[in-house]
Amino acid sequence: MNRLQVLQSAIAKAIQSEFDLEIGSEDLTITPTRKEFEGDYTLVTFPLIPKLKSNPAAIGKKLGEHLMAVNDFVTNYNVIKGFLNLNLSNLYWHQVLGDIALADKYGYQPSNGQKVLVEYSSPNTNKPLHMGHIRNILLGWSCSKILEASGYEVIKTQIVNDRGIAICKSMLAWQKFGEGVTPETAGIKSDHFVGKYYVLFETKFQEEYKVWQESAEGQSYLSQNRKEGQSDQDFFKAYKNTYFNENSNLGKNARDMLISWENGDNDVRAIWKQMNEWVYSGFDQTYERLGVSFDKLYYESETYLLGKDQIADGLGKGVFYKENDGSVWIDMEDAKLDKKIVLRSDGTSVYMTQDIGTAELRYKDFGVDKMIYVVADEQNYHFKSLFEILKRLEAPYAAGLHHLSYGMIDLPTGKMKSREGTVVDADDLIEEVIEEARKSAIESGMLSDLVKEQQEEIFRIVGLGALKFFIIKVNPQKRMTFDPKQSVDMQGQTGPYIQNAYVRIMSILNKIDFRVEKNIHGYEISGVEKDLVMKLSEFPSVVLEAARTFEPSEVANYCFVLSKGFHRFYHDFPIIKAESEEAKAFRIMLITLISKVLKEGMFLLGVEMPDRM
RNA sequence: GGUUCCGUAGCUCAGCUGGAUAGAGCAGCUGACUUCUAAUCAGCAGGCCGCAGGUUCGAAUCCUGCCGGGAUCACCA
Repeated sequence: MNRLQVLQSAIAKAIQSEFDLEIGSEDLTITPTRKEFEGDYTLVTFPLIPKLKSNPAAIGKKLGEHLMAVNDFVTNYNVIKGFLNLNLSNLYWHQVLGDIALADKYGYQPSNGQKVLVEYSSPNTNKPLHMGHIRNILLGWSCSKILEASGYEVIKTQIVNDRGIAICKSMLAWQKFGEGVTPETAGIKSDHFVGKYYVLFETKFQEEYKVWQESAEGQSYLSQNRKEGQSDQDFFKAYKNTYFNENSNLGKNARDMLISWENGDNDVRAIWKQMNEWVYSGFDQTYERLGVSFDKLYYESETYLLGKDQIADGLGKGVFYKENDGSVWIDMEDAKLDKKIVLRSDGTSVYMTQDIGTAELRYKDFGVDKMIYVVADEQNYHFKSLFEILKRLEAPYAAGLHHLSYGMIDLPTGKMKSREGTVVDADDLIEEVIEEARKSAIESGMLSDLVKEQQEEIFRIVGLGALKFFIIKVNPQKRMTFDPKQSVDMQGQTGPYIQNAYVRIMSILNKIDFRVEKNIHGYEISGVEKDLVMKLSEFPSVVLEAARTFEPSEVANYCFVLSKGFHRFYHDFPIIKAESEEAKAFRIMLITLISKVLKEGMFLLGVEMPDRM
C-alpha cells in the first residue's frame, strides 16, 4: 500500500466512525489541491452529501477534525464549499520520497504471469518505410515497454507482407528494366533500390495506360462505359484498376508472375527471394537506427494459406454458412457488422481467413493471453470483424484481443500520397532530425571537448529524441499533422527539453560526491519541492494507466510535466550550494530520483537519455 | 446512406473513470546568462472547449440531435 492509499483508507475510516457508513476508498474522489487553495490533497465531499445526509460544511469539518485527531500525518485542513483540503506533514512527504528511493524497480509492477503479443510495423516488401511506419513502430515499441513495466511478458512481432501483386510489380520492373543492377552496383540503400522499381512499374504502367486511352480500343471503352456527366479524365481514373486487371499487358505480366510465384516457379521465387532480402537488409538498418527490434517474425508467404481449418471448424459449429457458389460467409449484422466473406468460391483464402489462421498460429506458438495489433485506423472495421469472428469461434484468447488504432499522418500541405511523391521517407526524416541536433549542439559549443564519435552519438540520441517524442506525445487515435519544422524543434514541449532536464541533473551529480546523509527529515520541504515529490509519486499509476488504455502519450506528457517542474526548481533553488547540509542532501536525493524516473519514463517511449548535450 | 473516429488559443496538442477561475508548447511582445548546462526560467497577450438541447449540486468531460472533417462499408491487403 502506498502513502496515498494510506490516506484514502484513513478517510474511509473517518467516514465510518463519524457517519457509520462503509465506503470503499476507491470510491472517494481525491485530487491534488489546486494551486490557488491551501492544502496538499483535496477530498471532494459533494458526492457524499446524500449518503451522509449532511451538508458539505459539516462533513468537511467533522472529517477534517477526525483525520487530524487520529492521523499524525494530517496537520491541518480547511473547507471550501464541497472541498475538504488537507495539509499533510513534512514527515509524510519525506516518507513518500523515501518510499520511492527504496523501491526496487520504481514504476514497475511484479509479473502478473500473463503473456501478450504485440504486432507492429508490418510493412510491404516493395518500398522503404515512411513516416506512417514510424508512428506505428514507435507506438508498438512503446506499448510493449509499457506492458512489460505493468507485469506482462511481451512478445514483439511483425507480420511481413512479403507476397502479393504489389511485390510482383517491383519484381517485374526489375526483371524487365533492371538489366542486372543491384543495390551495390547502383550504390543505393537496398530497400530504396527495390522501391525505385516499384515506382518504375507505376510509371511504365501509366505510360502504357495513356497510350491505350488514346487508342481506338480505349476510346471505344470510354464512349460505351462513361457515366453521365463524367469527364474523360474521371472515367479513366476510375477505370484504372479494371484496366490493370483486364486490358493491361504489364498488369497481365504481374498477375502471371503472382501465379508463377504461387506455383513455386524457381526463377520467380529466386527473384522474389533476392529482392526481399534487399528490402530486409534495408529495413534492418532503419529499425536499428530507430532502436527497435522484434522477438518473432511472421511472413505472409508462410501464413497466407492458413485459416482454412478454422473455417471448416466454424462451418461445423454453424458460425459460418456456405453460399450456393461455394463461398463461405459469416453474418454479423446482429453485431452491427455486415456479412463478411471468409473463403472465396474457388476455396482460396481472403485477408480475413489469413488473419484468423495467423491468430491461431500465434496462440499455438506462445499461448498468449492477449494480442495487440498496432495498425492504422483505416482497418478499424476489419479488426472489429476479425475479433467478432474469433469470439464466435470461441478462441480462448478472444477476450484479450485489441486493435491499437492510430490516425494517419497528414502533412501541412495535405495527405501523404505515395503516388504523388509526398511521402516522408523514414530514413530521410531520421537523418534530418539528427542533422538538426548536430547544428544545435555545434552552435552551443557544449560538446567541443568530446571526440567525434561521442559527439555523433549524442546528436543521434537528441535528434531521435526530438522525433520520437514529437510523434508519441500525441494521442494515437488522433490524426496528426506532421510539420517537419516542428518535428525538429528542440525547444519547449519536446524530447530534448526532457533530455536537457536529465543532463542538468547528471551535471550536478557528477560534480558531487554523493553519500546518504544523516537523517534529513528535519528539512522543511518547500512547496515547489513538495510538488515534485507528489509528481514523482504518480509515476507508477501513470504507467499502469498507459498500459490499460494503450496510450504511450500519457507517459510522454507525464515526462514533460515532470521536466517542467524540475527546470523551474533548478532555476530557483541552489543544490550544490544549498542553504544547509540538510537542504543539500534532500535536493540531491530529489533530483537523483527525478533523473531516474525521467530516464525510465523516456525508456518506456523508446527514447534514450544522454549524459551531456 | 450505415458504422466509426476526430473537432479545445493564430498553429501543434494536454485535460475526457463529471469537481473549484479550462492548461502547455510554438509563433508574437517584455525581461533574466562572470552562477549547478539559457536546448533554460519569469512575465504579457491570446478561449461562445464546433452548435443546440438534456442529465447533475456541478459538464470541455456523460446522453441525444445537428454541423464540419477523416476512415470504412471488395470473392484487395
